[in-house]
Amino acid sequence: MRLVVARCTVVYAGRLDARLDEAIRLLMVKADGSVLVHADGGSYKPLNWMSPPCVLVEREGVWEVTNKAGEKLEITLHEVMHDTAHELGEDPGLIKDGVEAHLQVLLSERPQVFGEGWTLVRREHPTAIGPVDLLLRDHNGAYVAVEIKRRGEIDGVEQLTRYLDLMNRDPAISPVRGIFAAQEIKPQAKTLAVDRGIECKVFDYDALREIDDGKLRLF
Amino acid sequence: MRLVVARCTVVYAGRLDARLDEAIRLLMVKADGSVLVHADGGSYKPLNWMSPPCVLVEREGVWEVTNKAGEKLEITLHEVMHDTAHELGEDPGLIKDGVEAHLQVLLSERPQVFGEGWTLVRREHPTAIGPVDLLLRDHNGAYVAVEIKRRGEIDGVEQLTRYLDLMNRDPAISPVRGIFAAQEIKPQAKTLAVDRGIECKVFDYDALREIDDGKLRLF
DNA sequence: TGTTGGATCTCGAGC
DNA sequence: GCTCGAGGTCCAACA
Repeated sequence: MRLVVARCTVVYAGRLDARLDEAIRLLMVKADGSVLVHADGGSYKPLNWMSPPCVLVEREGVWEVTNKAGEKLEITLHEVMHDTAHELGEDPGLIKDGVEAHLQVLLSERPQVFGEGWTLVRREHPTAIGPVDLLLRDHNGAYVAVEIKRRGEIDGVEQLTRYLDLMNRDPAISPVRGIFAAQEIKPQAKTLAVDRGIECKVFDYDALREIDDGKLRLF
Repeated sequence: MRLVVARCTVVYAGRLDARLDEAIRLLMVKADGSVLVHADGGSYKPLNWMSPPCVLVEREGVWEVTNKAGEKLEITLHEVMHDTAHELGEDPGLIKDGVEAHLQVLLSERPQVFGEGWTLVRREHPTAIGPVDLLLRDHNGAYVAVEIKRRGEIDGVEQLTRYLDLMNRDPAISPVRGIFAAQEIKPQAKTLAVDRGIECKVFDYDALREIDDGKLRLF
């Protein structure tokens, strides 16, 4: 990886046309040939860039980065403040913990955490507009649809509402009520859910995992 | 901006849980406090990051980056290969040219490019499900709704279809027919549009711009 | 191989 | 402040 800090101007012509007027920026050239132009702010997105595979040709203070699709990034260097290269090697990459999926499995295996005598009908219960995370029956045999999120926000409540509207038109399972389950539920989402007669349940993921591991059997 | 190249491990706990096993990476600390962890490949997206506003606390080879929402990025430095800081200053920012908005303005100023004697009713004509890009009347006074995209794909046709369904329920303007206008229209989108009785029109942006500049008056 | 939907989306406009 | 739509969206699962 090559790191260059320089006063530069940039022109991009490709899927759109754009330019960057003269300023000091970080130019990052990765081992795969990709080039990133970063300012000292904003988010993780560069001001401008060229994705691999691409070719960088450098001559007389001008970098010309092109790819097969004919896109072109032209960087004119007016003053170079810093220029270093570094061997980084391969990266093992990001490892994600799939919380929502795992939470769904944990809860489907322990429907009794929702209430005494509750049972699982099925996970990913299909409807015309998509699968409901969990379909349960309570101790009276009444159907309950559960929407599971890691962080409960308004759109999750909306989603569950749509499922409930649809499922309550099906005489085979109607009436179906709803539970919005998450590790954390935003106040706005809770307010909306309660207003719509949807129960909110907050679960501690680590505690559920311990139940799953057989360390706790308190329910 | 501070640039650190180091052998490091990273743990992120926030909107999801993720980790990066030990490897050499670039750590970029921007003036606004944001931190980016880049590998020597991949796309312009960092492997891991924390967006501003956030706070970086450094002690004994461990960086702890936190924000108000309680998200945490923890970077453990095992070996530092490079560590420099640079004054970049404010950035004038990216200037885009040739966006959908400009195309909309150009077409709204030249409704006659759709047909002889056509007039503009209004740009961003409001409907219950959102604004239609252009509402025109043809030489007979019949209403025409225009959806403008840079690249015409299926979802654009779907969007226009929804607008047309809604607008045709309004006796004040019904019947309304549709035109799907873009710089380029995908075959699938064209097929769907034609099937629904929607006319497709492909515009050359540069030619329209020249009309706008007064260099061409051929319509 | 195209297509679809999610994203620690980001970004900007409109309200 | 937020909500909604677009993005050089990117990205991966899936048909």
